[in-house]
Amino acid sequence: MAALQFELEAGCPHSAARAGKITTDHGEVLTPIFMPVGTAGSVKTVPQEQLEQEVQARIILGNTYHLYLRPGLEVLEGAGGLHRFMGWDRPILTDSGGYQVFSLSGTRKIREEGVIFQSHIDGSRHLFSPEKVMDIQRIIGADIIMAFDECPPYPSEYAYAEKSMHLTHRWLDRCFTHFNNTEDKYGYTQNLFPIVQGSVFSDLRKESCAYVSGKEAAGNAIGGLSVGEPEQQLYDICEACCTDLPVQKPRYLMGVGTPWNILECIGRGVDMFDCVMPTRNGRNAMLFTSKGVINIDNKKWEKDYSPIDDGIDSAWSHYYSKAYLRHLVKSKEVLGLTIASVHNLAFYLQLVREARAHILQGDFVSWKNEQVGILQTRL
RNA sequence: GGGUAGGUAGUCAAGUGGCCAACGACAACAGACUGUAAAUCUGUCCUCUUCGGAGUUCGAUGGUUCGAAUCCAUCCCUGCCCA
Repeated sequence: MAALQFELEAGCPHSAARAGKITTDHGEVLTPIFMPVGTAGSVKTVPQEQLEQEVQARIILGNTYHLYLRPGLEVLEGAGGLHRFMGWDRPILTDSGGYQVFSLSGTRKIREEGVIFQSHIDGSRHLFSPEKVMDIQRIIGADIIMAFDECPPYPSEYAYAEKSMHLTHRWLDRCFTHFNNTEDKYGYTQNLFPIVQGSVFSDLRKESCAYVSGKEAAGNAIGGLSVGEPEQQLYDICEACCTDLPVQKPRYLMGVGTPWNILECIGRGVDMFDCVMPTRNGRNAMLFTSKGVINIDNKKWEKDYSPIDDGIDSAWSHYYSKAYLRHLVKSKEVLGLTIASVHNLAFYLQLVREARAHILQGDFVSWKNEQVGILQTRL
């Protein structure tokens, strides 16, 4: 059993895009990769079987905060970790709860020690410290675990962003110390990724990248983006961070994004992505297809009996028609949620596979530039 | 035939003299959603609009009144009960 390895296979002549291979004790992941979000131990509405077969997911996310509250650590530990609990033997990455510091801002207090959360389920109070979050992620047993950070909102004042970043850095030290003082629980190796913060301020981002790089972690993450800033700013900061983070380690851009965001950021050197968009927006009737974006709820699809997307290498995407999926969505049939989610995820995974193929064959940039236009089209 | 309850916008359904173009729900139509408190949320939803308003509505017709979806008369229709 060994720590995560990252092998760079190819770069790209006209961009920072690269193709690589991550090796974990639960198998290999070819990059660039998109990781479906399975917050509470489930990629919402999608069975593990479809995740493997139709979606071809290689690695998925879980969330520390949600799994800690429910089912709780006893259940997870009793199961032998999240992989066994949910029946998924490919890699898993857990987010630390840092994002919940941001999204549950109404029910938490940030202190030097950590964050006092109020459970969104029953209102009970819990302290999340860097040490506690490491312990929880040890028990959940993800292959990649994330440092506990604060994700500041957009917009943030410079002074706040700076203060927040430094807190995240101090927490990062504590995360690594505690992580290194604790052991893998289930016989395979866990890897801790630090997270760059600094809001939209380039000097803060630079400082944060340097701090994070100093940890010489198996991989590095860029956090605090796609929280409302303009797209160009996302790209610019992403580019700057990729420049300042180690070349030989995978770069993970947290929470991004739309298909075109992903292509643009692959072009800037990102290797790993995750986002709720394919699943959440799918459940809310938004489909990403090889020809553009569809709101399947719209009347225009009522009698469109053509496949959801025959350009996608997923049986479900050509087996079911737009008209049928629209009917399911309008009727609130639960199958509609699953079909939409499976399709969107299959689309995202195919997108990153194609990006990889174009990086390897050397024409990524021209392909990307064409795709970015097509994918944003509103059908 | 007699009695009785009722007929309100696509549907259900409030309103029973002015604060009513008319509560609410549903349906319909459109939008939002980026490390998931989201199978959620928002908007529109009689017609026209230069978004300030303007014009037609509450089974039909006639009437009372400064003013009616709301009161009165007649008629039409529906449910239930009795013959």
